[in-house]
Amino acid sequence: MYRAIEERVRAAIGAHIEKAYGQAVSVGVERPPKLAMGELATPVCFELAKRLKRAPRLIAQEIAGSIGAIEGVARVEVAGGGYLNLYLDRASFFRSVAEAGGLEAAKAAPDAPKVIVEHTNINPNKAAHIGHLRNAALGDTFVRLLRHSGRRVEVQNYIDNTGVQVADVVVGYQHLEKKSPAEVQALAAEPQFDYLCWDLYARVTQWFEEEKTRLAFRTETLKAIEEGRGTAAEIAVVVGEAIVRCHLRTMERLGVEYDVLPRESEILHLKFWEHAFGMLKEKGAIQLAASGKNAGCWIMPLGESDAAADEDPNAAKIIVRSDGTVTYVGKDIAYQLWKFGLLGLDFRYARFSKRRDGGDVWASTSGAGEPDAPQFGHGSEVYNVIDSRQAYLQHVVVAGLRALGHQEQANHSTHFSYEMVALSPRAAQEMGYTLSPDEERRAYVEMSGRRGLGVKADDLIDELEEATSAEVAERHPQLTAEEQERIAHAIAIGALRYFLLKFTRNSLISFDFKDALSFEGETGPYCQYAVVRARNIVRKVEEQGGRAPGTIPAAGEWLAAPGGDDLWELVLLAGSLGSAVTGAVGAQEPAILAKYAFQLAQAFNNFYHKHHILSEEDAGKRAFLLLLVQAVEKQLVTALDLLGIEAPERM
RNA sequence: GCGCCCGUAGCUCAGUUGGACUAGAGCGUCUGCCUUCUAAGCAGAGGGUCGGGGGUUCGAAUCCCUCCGGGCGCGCCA
Repeated sequence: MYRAIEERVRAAIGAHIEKAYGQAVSVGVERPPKLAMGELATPVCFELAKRLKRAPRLIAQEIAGSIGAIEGVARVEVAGGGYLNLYLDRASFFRSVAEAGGLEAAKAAPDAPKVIVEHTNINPNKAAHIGHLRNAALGDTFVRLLRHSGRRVEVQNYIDNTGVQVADVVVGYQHLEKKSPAEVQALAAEPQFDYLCWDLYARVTQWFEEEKTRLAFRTETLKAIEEGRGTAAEIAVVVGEAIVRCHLRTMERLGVEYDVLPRESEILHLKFWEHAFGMLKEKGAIQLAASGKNAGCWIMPLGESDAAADEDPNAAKIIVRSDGTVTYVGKDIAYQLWKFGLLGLDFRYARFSKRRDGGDVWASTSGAGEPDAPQFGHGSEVYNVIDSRQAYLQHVVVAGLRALGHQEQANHSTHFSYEMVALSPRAAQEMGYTLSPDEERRAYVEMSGRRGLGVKADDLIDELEEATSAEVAERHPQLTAEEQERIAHAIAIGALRYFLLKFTRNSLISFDFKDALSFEGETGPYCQYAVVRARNIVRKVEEQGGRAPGTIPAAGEWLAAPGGDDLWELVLLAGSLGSAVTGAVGAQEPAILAKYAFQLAQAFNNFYHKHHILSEEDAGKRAFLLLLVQAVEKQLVTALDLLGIEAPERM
């Protein structure tokens, strides 16, 4: 398909130039703006012209005349000031797209180097909101892309079950609600426990603000939780575990799943930090500041000059406070070391829950652990899916690896960064929040768990499902309620995941209900609808006893015929899925694939209106069109599947 | 103050390892198309000083400089 030909062209032209001109150049290949200019082009002769001090067009003509045959390429032409334009062999391309089947997933060897992707990471003290959904959708889609590309991937969802956020909810239950651990346990069994905590967390924050001395409760609770003693710790365990289960349920609705849940509590109990601390001290990666404002702290110098650490706040990062306690980033360094198998310590694991495919989700445990647990960690490449606000801390973590001499692992530590999801002022007002005059003037309002300001993930999914099921019920009254529900769910998730993925990572999403609840235009349902239409055609043909033949000898003629360009463009696009996948993986940008899926759906809808297959008189052409429909359907389904979007049978 | 990101059509965004023509899409607006494979669709119209200004180049929305506007980060919080 397209990607293979692209590679072939790159190699062939590169080798030819090397041989004929003795120049090693990297051959850039691009898609010309118009089909009349071919399907592939390279401006390489411009670069060559500079080196050889000759006219680019003349060089291009020489190359076009002498390059010889390239498999899959029908002819080479010179255009413009010196472009080499390549025209593909349409018949053979069609064969590779339609007759040989669609893009298959590559298979990872069981002992292949492992890629670790960490995503979701929601503090287990409240319901998930749409910002968390963006994280999960990006991470999950990237995982799908990597796996499809033949990489062995482990998905980690880190659980900070001993942090301030959990502590605050514990304070709420103990001091505001006056609940015993048993009572909290009973509440935790409620299906919407995460919603209860969402409200409680906001109330506790308010309660602290009313009287600052109450913050002592937080400090005390946090300490108790870290040390695992008393009722506070007991309540923290109940809250943490129950909320994680809520989050897993929410994420399962979106088709997002995990392999392992490493938890902060085990990082503490197994003394990961103390071990990392020893390593950092031994290698001189951190230093004890003897004087200045950081006196008594262990600091990590950052950047080139560590002399001015006292003036420039960016020159060094405090890792251990003067009271001997470790900062968050210190624990993160230990965790990152563990991911690469560099810490020399390991977790034990227990089964936590089941995935939909029947597999187990494991969590770290302070108990004995189960003997048949797989080995987690020991990755060769790590992606941390975290929003861009954490860029500085991620930078410190990598600097820590470097300071310990792990250059290789530092180079393979990637902050998979993305901009936050905020609320448009309109969305915030629709939800009944009162904004300050300052906030009303802004383009968007940042969500805040502390303020209880945000769109809860389950609320949005519920709303989407409500909207879609009403429509499905109207369109398909003959289907059972169960079938209707399944379709409505698929469309709702299609709309949501597409919405979260269509923006490039560093575009801030200013969330608006109208956009998120749209099913028309550049949306998931638009793409799903194209698949449904393709399937309807195939189904009708089959009902009439027909089916597409495996091969179309005359395909080349139909594609070359007058009006064949439109068909050819659809074939070309369908054959370009591999390029979209490679591009999305290379740029770590799922939006590239989302865009591709939309374009393919759009091209198909266009084709759908121009060519009526069931009424096509020419049996040969009908067979050709039918095979094309099937090829497009298959590629589009693959693209959507990689985006985590299921195409329903009807809609 | 330092660092990172952003500024493209009324709105939301693609396009930015420099490339070819009238700079694209969706939404919204206006006009058409359902007795034809489901109109969650299609066709058409209108809409842009690619924030401003310099520079590099055969060629700049894309690279460099500078200015303007906006966001985020820079804690002995996580």
